This record gives sequence, structure tokens and C-alpha cells, in this order.
Amino acid sequence: MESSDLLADRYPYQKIEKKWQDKWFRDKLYRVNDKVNKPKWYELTMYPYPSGDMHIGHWYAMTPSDTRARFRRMQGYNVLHPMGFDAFGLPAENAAIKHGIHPYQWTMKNIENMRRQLKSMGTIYDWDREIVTCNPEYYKWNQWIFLKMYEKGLAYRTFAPANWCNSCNTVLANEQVLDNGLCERCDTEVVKRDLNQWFLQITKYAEELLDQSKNDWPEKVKLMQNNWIGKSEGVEISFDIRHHLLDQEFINTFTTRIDTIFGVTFIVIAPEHPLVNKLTTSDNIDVVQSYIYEASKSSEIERLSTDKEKTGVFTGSYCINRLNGENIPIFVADYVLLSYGTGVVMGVPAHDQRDYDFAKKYDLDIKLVVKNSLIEGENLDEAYLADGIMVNSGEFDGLSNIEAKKQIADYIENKTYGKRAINYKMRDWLISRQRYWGTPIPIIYCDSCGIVPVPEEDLPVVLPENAEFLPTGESPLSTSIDFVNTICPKCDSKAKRETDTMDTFVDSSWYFFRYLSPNYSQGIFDKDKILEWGPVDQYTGGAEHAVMHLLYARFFVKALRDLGLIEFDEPFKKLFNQGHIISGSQKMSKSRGNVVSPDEYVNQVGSDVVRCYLMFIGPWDQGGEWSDSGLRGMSRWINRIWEIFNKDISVFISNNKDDKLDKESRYIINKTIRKVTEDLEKFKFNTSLASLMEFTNWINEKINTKSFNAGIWNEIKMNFILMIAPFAPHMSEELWSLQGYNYSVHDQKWPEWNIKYLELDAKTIVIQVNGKFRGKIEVPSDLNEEEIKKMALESERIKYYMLDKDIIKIIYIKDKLINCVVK
RNA sequence: GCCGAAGUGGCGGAAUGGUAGACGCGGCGGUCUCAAAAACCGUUGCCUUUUAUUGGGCGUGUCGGUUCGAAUCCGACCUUCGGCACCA
Repeated sequence: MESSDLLADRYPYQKIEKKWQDKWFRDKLYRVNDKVNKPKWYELTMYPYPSGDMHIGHWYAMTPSDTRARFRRMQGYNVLHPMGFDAFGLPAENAAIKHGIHPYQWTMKNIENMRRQLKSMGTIYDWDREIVTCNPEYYKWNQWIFLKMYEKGLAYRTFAPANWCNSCNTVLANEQVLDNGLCERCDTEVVKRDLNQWFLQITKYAEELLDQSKNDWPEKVKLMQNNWIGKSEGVEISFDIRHHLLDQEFINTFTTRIDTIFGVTFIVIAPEHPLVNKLTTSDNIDVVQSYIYEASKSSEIERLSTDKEKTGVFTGSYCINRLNGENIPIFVADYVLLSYGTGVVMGVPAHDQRDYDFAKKYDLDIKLVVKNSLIEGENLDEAYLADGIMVNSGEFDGLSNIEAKKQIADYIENKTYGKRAINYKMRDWLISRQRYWGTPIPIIYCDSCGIVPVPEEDLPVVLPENAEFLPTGESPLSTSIDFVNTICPKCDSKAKRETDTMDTFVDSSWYFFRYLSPNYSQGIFDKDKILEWGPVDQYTGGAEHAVMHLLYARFFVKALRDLGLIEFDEPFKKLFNQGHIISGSQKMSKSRGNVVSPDEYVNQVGSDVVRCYLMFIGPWDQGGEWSDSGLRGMSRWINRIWEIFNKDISVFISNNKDDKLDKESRYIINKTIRKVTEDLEKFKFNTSLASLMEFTNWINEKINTKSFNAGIWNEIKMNFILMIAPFAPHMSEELWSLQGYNYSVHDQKWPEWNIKYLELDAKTIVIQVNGKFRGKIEVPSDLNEEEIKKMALESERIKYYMLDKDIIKIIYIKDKLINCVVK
């Protein structure tokens, strides 16, 4: 039966993928050895959270980068492309609360399943280097880094208002609070609570983090980080409150517009500011108190809403603008944030829109101090924000405001009214989490010695198994009596352990170094290995990590460098953000029920097809939509390749030498090598695959119509299998072995193109008349410009368009086209 | 509101100053089959001309500009997506 023969000829992916995965595993084909005499290449994909089941998004993140790693490997690099698991985090704990299973068991079970799935992708991960962050061998080094930072003063403890979810009973990071002020997990309104918590002093590196000159990263990501850091340069200027006879004689404000200092008509203090109570006069105390109360009640949502009308109350007190001696009323308003600058703002309604709105509402003076010719009189409909000429500003009148900024700042510094200052929006990194499933913070509290770090030799502080992790508002670790009660390492008296755990971003801030010496026990990592492999050459992952994870990792690298552990400044030389894969025009999510499960498709069409399809959808950074019919198309192509290279060669191989066909074949081979190589270099997997498809289309056409000679056919086969190897690792290995070549195709050298085969005897010149395409001519490639022009003008098609027209000029673009401009 | 990216056939996309629509999906026609599926071959932007061969016009979100020539560069606007959002 012919049809069943045909079926039997179809690519038996199940058998073949299993066969090679097993063999690669047995042979340790993908083991990465150190100290190999090849240039190193560290290609890293962001490690996944072990949520249990991989969806197609994981494949979309991982298979293209695996293809890149394989490509680099064939190019002769010693490639490290490791994989691990970001194993601490809330979902494990939530699952534990919900289903009564211990987070460790839940996580390990998930990892096991994901490992199986990851292996089915046919990746080159060296599993001997796998890291799992919830293992004490890993998190011990989180604790170690923390202690080193503590020694250096980079880790400190302080009270801080934290986002608190009453339902989850925990602190939330800003990014866990939705735009509407609700908890991202349970939609409960988030409130503020003051807790004594641990911070890492990332702000110490703010200035260095702004320097992105060593990062070959997307501009977008660098910009987002720099906006996040939010540097602004200005002046801190004091206003006189000595007449209030307080301990504090001056009230400090920060401004970026010191040129508008003469336009100050009021001062605004944040409601939480300690000076508020002291400055409020007795007749205003009731109003101010109730305003502060309302402000504290109003949630983050309202405080942060830009649309919200500016409100505030008068304290009854005044301060003095020391530049002109004016008496300035002091207000309390919640549009001023205690956490930024000095928590006090000088109100310049003429030149700041927020101040303008506030002044309009409370009928305060609006005093113009910077002017341009378009402004008539003194009445403004909105704040004037642009540059101009100084007015109403004493001795500075007539200067440009840009010049006045400098001169006024100098004046203020001379008079010691204030000084130039820099402020950053970025805050220190709060790492305390009132959660169980994380790295215990290695600190002991002793009644007599105070805060005592756990001695290095006592690490790791192991997470106790017996903690109660129901959300009680207390950190779960405090329920483990064995854990909490300890002995002070300094004085041997009874002491208690810190019960908070660390933010999981700590784990991911240095995991890329642990892959280099995953089992190293004498230190966080083997320094020799860092010298050999670091930093990461190419990092890939989702853009959702553009700020937090990538910024924290950069901070860690700088801190580790200052601890003398590494010698470079940045963790990731190059960065590429892939897009998202969607389904049914929507993001995949369990609640929408549109999650595409890879296992199912791997069973139906094989891993190579799924890999190639994901890379073919479109440009990797733009993401794409999953489509079953698109997948079928890829399956068709993979099967076609299988059939082409399993054909009975005698039907089209001839022993007659056909120079013309050989020449054409070499042209196609070399053109394809160039295209695939250049596009892989640029992450353009889709067009790489398209050119490989064109290659197979061409082969098919030639098989159907002509015959190849044996030599060129071998060349075609070999080059094609080598080029498809990074994309479809299983099928290419099978084809390679069927051709009788030496195992493994993945140890072969990537083919190179030879420019001499790309030069053709004839070239096609496009002819345009007045810029419109009117035909083309084939010319021998050695023809010169004059001859080509002559040929073009003599062609019948062109003569037709030239009838009754005068030639004005002829434009010739070498080897491409001729454009006749006529009238 | 601010910052950033993107808008091209029925669909995913290709082409980054020189033949718009590569490659793939889908559609249509055919081969094979009792039939269907699969596979294979051909065809496929829209309008128009011709019995046909073929020829012509239009066409890359909108409007304008630069250029011999614009999907591509510049200006304004519209739409979509992503990020940030009282930061003084």
C-alpha cells in the first residue's frame, strides 16, 4: 500500500527525539568544561519560577536562546547556557496554605516536572550546573552576601511605612500594588503600616547605576532604568523660621527651579513631616490635625492620583524668604511627599502647575518672575514653565533664567542660605518579607548586645520545616520556637533570631555567578571561574524585568566588586528582550482559559516543530500569536526536509557534470549561509528560517526538474543539515547520522560562506522612468555604466515610455537600477 | 499627562532610500482516491484592459514635505500596545 509507505516515510519524531535525547544525556554531550582552549560565550536566559507547568511562553523565551547558544557553539565558542529555578516565592506558600502541602515539597515536585519538560525541548543545558535557590547550599550565600553588606554598612534596619495587605497579611512591594491601590493577588485595598525592616543601600550606587555606557542594551531599558533612578539636580534652600523660637531655625526645601525663588508665595509641608505640629498655631490646630488624619486615612490610590484636586490647610505660621525678606505662609498639603527631597516644597504658582492649581484654589498670590515676549501683563491661565527673562527678582532682573539659575545658586552658597544638591527618586531596597518561603535574614537580636550578625561559620541559617505559615500578620518563622530562640554569638546569653525572610530578587541578583561553580563550598563562587566566564555575554528575558531585577543585579555586581570579589562593573554585556506570546489576541492566563500547553503539541508534532514554529512567528522582540494552523505549516516543512534527505538519490543524481547547475547551487548555498548566519547574529530567527525554506523550495524544484551531480548534492545536504541543527537539533542529528557523518552534528563547525560564489556572471538591472518601475534587463556583470545605460535605452519597453519625451538626466545606481528622468 | 515602540494583502509577517508583499498560513483550481483526509502540483494585493498573450492604474494608518526615486527620511495628526505618573 503506497499511502502507508508514505506515512512510514514521514518523520518519526517520537522515536528520533527520544533516541537522541537519551544519547546526548548518556554521552554528556552538553557538559560544559572549564579551561577549554576556545573563546568563552555565556548565553543566559532568565531562570523560571517553578510554577509547576510550563506554558508555551516558557518555550518562547527558551528555545530561541537555545538556538543562539547552539549557533555560538558551532561557531567555535565554549558555550555556557545553564538553567536553574527561582524556587523561593509566594506561590509555593499560597499553595501550602490552600492545599496543606509543604512549600518545599510543592516546589520540588514542580521542579521535577519542569525539568522533564525542559529536557523535552532538546536544549543544551548542562544539568550538572543546575541551581535551585531554595536549597540551603544556595541561599547560604544570600545570607553571606547580606552579612558582607552589613559589615560595609550597605545593609541597615529602620522603621519604614510599608504597603500592607490585610488579607495576605504581608508587606507588598510597590509593584505588587495595582494601579487602583489594590493587592495584585487578592484585590484587597492596600494600607500603610510602619515596620522595622531591613534595607539594602542601593541609593549609594545611584550615580554609578545611571552610567549605562558599558551596557549594550536596548535603549528603552536603559531609559526606563534611568527614569526609575530619577536624578534631578537643584538647590536646597532654607527659609527662616527663627521667629518661631523652635530648636530648628530654618526650614529646608529642594528645588530644581532656583531661578524662581523670587516667585515663592507659599511653602508646603508634607502631612507626615515632624515640623508640622510645631509650626501649627493654636487657632489652626484643629483644622490641621483633622487634615493630617484624613491624609493618613486616604489610601495610596488617592494620594497618587494625578487627577486629584490639590488640597491643603494653613498652619498659621510664616517663614521668611531670605533673598527678599518676604513673609511666606506655610501650608500642609498631601501633594507633597515626605520621602522625596526634604519633604517641603517652595510654592511658585507662576511656574509650577501643581503650585498654580493650589494657589488658585486657596487664592494665594501668583508672582511672575520669568517672562517671555508672549506674556502680556501678569495674569496667567496656567503656570509658565518655559525659559525666559528674569523679572521681579531684584538684582537678577534681565538675566536669562538659565543664567540666573547659576548666579542665584552661587549667591545662595556664598550667603550660606543653602547649597546645590542632587535628589533621586529611587529609594533603598526593602528586602524584609514577613513570609516563610524565603531566605532567613541572618541576624540575632540580643538584649545586651543589640543587633548581632550570625557569624559566617554558622551559615546557613536553615529555614525550619516546622513553621506555621498561615497568615497571622506575624512572620511565620516566629512560630518556630526552635528557630527563634538562640544564643547570642557575642555574649552567650539568650537571644532571638530575625524572623523575616529576604525578597526573592536577592536570589536572582547573583544567580548567574553560581552556575559557574554550582557546587563550590568554600565561597559564594570560585574566583577563577568568574575570571574565566564572567560577565554574561548575552542575557535574554522578558521586558517586565527591565527595571527591578536588572537594576538589582547591577547593584549586586557593583557591591560584589567593592567587596573585592569580582573585577568588572556590569553583569550583562548584551541584553535582548523577547516579546510575549499570546493566544486568541489575549495574554495567556489560567482565568481566560487560553493557556497553550507545550506537552500536548510536542506529542503531536515533536519538539523540533514547536521550536521552529515559535521562532518563525515573527521578530522575537515583538512576540506573536500562537496558531495551530501555523504550527501545521511548520510540521509540513520539517516533514518535507525529512523526505528530501531520505529520497532515493539515484533518481536525480547524475554523473554528468553540469557546470551551470553547480554554479547556481553554490550561489544558493552560500547565499543561504550568509543570510542565516547574519540573521542569527541579530536574533532574526524568522527570516533565518524563511531563507532555509527558500533553500528547500529550490532543492525541491531542482529535484523535480533536473538532476544534481553527486558532489554538489553532498555539499547541499551537508550545509543544510548544519544550518538547521541549532533550530531542529533532533532531526538534524538523525539526518547527519543517516548520511554517515561523524557524531555529533552539534560538534561540527558552522559553515562559512565564500564571497566568490555570490558573484554572478549576469546581473539584473531595474529600469525606471521617472521613478516608476518599467522593466528590467539582464546584463553581463562586467559591463560598464555607459554600456548598461545604452542597453537600457535601447530596450523596446523603455523606448515606448520615451516616445515624444526629452531625457533630462539618467541616474545609475551600480548593479541595481537605472532611472530615466524625462519630460 | 509624560516617555518609548509600532501601524504593510483575508491573516502572521518580509523589504530600513532603489522591482512592495520574501517565507508561511488561509483561499481557489488540479493530481491521487469509490470518497474523504493527508500529501503533491499550480494559483492568489486591489481595480481595470484583452478571446488570450498582455497592458494600464491604485496601493504600506491620515495629511503634507524632502528626493530622480519614500513602507523606509522629515513635520503634523490619528490609532494600538508597553512603561512611568503630584518626584518639587
